[in-house]
Amino acid sequence: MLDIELIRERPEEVKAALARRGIEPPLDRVLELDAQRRSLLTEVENLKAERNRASKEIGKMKDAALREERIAAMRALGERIDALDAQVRQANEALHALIIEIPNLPDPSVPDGADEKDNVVVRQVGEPKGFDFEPKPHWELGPALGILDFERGVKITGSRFYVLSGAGARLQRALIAWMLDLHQRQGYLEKYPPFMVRSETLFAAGQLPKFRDNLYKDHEEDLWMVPTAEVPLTGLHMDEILEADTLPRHYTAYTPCFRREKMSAGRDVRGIKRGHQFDKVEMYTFCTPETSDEELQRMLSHAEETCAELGLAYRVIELCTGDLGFNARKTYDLEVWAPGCGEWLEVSSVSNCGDFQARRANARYRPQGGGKPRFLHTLNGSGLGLPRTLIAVLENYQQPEGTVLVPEPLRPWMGGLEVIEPEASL
RNA sequence: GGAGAGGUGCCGGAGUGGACGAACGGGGCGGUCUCGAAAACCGCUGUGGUCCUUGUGGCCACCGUGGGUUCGAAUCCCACCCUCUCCGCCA
Repeated sequence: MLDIELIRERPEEVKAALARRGIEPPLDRVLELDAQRRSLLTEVENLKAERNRASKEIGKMKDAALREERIAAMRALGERIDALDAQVRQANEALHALIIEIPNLPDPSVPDGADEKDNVVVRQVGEPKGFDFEPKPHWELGPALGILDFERGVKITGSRFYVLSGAGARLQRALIAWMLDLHQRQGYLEKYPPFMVRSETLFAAGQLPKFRDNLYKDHEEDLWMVPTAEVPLTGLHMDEILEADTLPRHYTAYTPCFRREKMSAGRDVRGIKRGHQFDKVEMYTFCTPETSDEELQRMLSHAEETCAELGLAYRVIELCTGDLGFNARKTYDLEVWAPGCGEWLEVSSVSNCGDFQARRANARYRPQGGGKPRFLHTLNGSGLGLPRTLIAVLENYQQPEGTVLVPEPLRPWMGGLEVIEPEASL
């Protein structure tokens, strides 16, 4: 959520920044409602001050007749206050409804662009692996090895669901455990949050109301399945004021993620690249405004380390203004080469959200040496999205005969297993 | 799910219609005292909004949340949420 004060005081700057995203929100309407709201407030608060004064006097009055007269007068005043209060509420709601739909302002350093075609490749680390045979896509490798079962996933749940089996299931678990341990070494505190949250938490993280269509919701209660660990992690410090000397805070969490993927109906239906349920290990940072730029670079390097340790070639993409997510003011994507599918897979997305989410979450900190609380900055980054990392591992480590080597760092979590061979039975 | 108790400031805890933004105690911060510290004493110590003649300023709002009653609500009424205790059920 943008700062209404910023919009009020520097509307042209805000407008220009949003224009870089290629959008033109109704800022004039926002300003109009804001002015209206404030003038109504002044009016009604003056009346309330009058009422408060009069009520105090009435409490002390002895003369019954005078008292009755005064009370009658105040009754009329009360009605005017009620009417004005209703108008204030209306203006407030209208203003709020507009402002919560406006995305974050891009950081000045973000390259201009219309869509993903204008994203910038910052660097590439490692070369896509060469094969002296035709590498297979994971949707052939997996079922052949008996570690990936599409049919039964569809049978028990529906399209875009699958079952991992045997070494496949274990490989995924190994990746999760290994990543969590790695992030812990990188200085992140592990969290195990709820996988269901209240709408308030989704609002704080910027998922509601705009992305309602992409979320799964309980039909009886105000409980929603998390679309990413970013949501519960953002919620961690809702309505809190953290002491400056406890910052920055680095958290990591594993959660499954649930997404309807309505927007991408019919896209990536092959394989496990895009499902309604997937696992992810997330990194998250709460920090002061002064350090969020460097925190972003640090977090990016941590995500890169994850790819590098797995021996996967990757490239770092900086998103252009037109491709930036709703909450983000600057984002890097990490893409890993998948030789079977023949494409660069987005396995991570690392963003600095500035105070955008913190404002929605009312998450603040007390500056060093005291003073008024200020909004925190929040950053999030995938420690790597699981199915896609799994794809990359399977496709990059496949052998001519169809087996798959287990990357060195994962072996301790695989009971020392070095090669995934066909499972005896599904 | 049933029965009961309860949600007040950083913490504990008073407050059942007007003098309560909130007693009292603790904590924290500042000061006095001291070579220094402790003790003692004194003072300060919430958040948001809004207005202006930007100040150790005025006003408004906030006592779980949302409604209601009233000239006036922390206090009365209704609904909901949460916590605790006991019972039941259950991984």
